[in-house]
Formats: sequence, C-alpha cells, structure tokens
Amino acid sequence: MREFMAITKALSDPNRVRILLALRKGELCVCQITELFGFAPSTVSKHLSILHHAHLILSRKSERWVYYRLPEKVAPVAVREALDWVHKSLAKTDEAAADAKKLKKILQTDLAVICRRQKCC
Amino acid sequence: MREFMAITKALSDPNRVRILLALRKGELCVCQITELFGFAPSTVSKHLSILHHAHLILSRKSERWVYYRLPEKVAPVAVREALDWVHKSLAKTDEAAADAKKLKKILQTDLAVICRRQKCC
DNA sequence: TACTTATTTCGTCTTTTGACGAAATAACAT
DNA sequence: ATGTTATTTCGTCAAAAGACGAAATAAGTA
Repeated sequence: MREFMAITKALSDPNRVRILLALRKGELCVCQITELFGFAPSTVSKHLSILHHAHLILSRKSERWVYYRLPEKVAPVAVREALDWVHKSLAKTDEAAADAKKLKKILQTDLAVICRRQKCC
Repeated sequence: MREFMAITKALSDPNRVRILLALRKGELCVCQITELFGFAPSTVSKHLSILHHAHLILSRKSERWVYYRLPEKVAPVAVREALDWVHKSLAKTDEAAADAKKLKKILQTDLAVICRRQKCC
C-alpha cells in the first residue's frame, strides 16, 4: 500500500507525468529536463526525487551530469503497469507532442551550453 | 490529459483508494462508507465526489440513500485500466482485508440504524 | 403540505504540496 | 589541491488538499 501510494502521489502532479513521457525516448539529464520545463533546477530536482522514490525512474551519474531514465524490463509489477498506463493514456496527446518537439531541439544542443544558460537571468 | 490527471489526483489519497477497494464487492451508500472510515459524512461525500468527477465511480439514488458503485463494463479505457491496476496491486493487502472484514459487519446492520448512529456523538 | 433525514455545500482551519533562491554537496577539470 | 559546476538540500512562501461542523438541499414520508 505504501509503495502503491508513492506511485499515485508521484503521478498526481502533471509536471511529473510530463517527465515520464519525456523520458520515453531515452534518458535525460537534469538540466535538459529543467530546460524543457522552464522551472528552477531545484524544483525539477525535487520532482525527480519523488519519481525516483516511487521507483518510476532510475538514475546514473556520468561525467558532470546525472541522468534519469525509465526502468528497463526489470521493474516491480506495479511500477511497470503504472508506466504502461501513463504512456498508453497520454502518448498521443497534444501536451506530449509539444514537449517532444521542444525536447528534440534541446537534444540538438550541447549539454554544457544548456546548463550554463540556466545560471544567468 | 485533464481526464487522466483527474484520475491520478483521485488516486493520490489513500482513503479514496480504500473506497475503490471497498466497492469491489458491490455498491455502498454514503453512510455505509462513512461508517467504515469513521470520518464526518461531509468528508466522505467530498471524497466520493472527487472519485465520481474522475469517473471512477457511478452513483444512483434509491429510497433515502445515494449508492455509489464501480463502473461496469462500459467505462473509459483509462478508467478501467486504473481500476484494474488498483485492484491488482492492492486486493490482497492487509489494509484491504481489514476494511473488508469491517465492511462485512456493516453490511449485516440495517441501513437506517447506521445512518442514525452518525447523528449523535 | 409540512416533517424527516441522508447527502451535499460552504466556511474555516491545519497540513501538505509545489514553487523559488541561497547555500551545501559532490565530482570533474585544472 | 583548488576551482568550477551540475545537482541537491534547506528555508520560505503561496496555493491546494483534507478534515470538521453548520447550514442548505433534496427526496421520501406522514
């Protein structure tokens, strides 16, 4: 029950659901997600930690960046079903399409440039 | 997206999830659910309205009581999948068993008696 | 029609959530 | 070692959620 509620709480915020959708195409680092959303890095980090705590995403560190990704095959049943449900329900929505479009541009830009951009203004 | 978020918000409260589990065995009226939870009737009513707004439950009025139930076959895909997910994940938990046990006793008592009981104290 | 009564709505209160910026952390680069 | 920098943690604040009781509603019953 606790694990299940961790998942539903994680899914109850639209921005966290957007993160899950954005990760469909592959892992992203925190600053890429931050760029996608336009929130403060600390806000994005909090969202990611909530998703991570619910085991909806995994993380790895490489070079200067922390990457988050969806769990591959080996994930608890409740998690896998939740992710399937999210994707099946929302993959074709306008919101997902808009994010995917913006994400495409972000992925064409160098990581270091994106991160630096967030310091100023 | 809006409909989906209505569902995830509805599922993000454990008491609302408990209500969905309690309804597995059949429809219940508001005062029966109120009795099961020990909350104020107004609180339970609010939870039910959130679940209803997300289309996770249906209602009907009969005699003096309003009954809520899970949707039968004909429900939106996202709703049916959500309910399947909830039940598959939690049907066998201790919490569900405890509620089911208490519910059994409640169902053996006359409706009018239960409702009246909630007036005092 | 008037009376009961189960449920809902409303106003209030406390707790939780989600946002931010500043400061701390951790890991690479020099 | 020292500096840089991506990320996280912490404190604060405004908004949302969840609880309650009182009052309103609506629907059967007398």
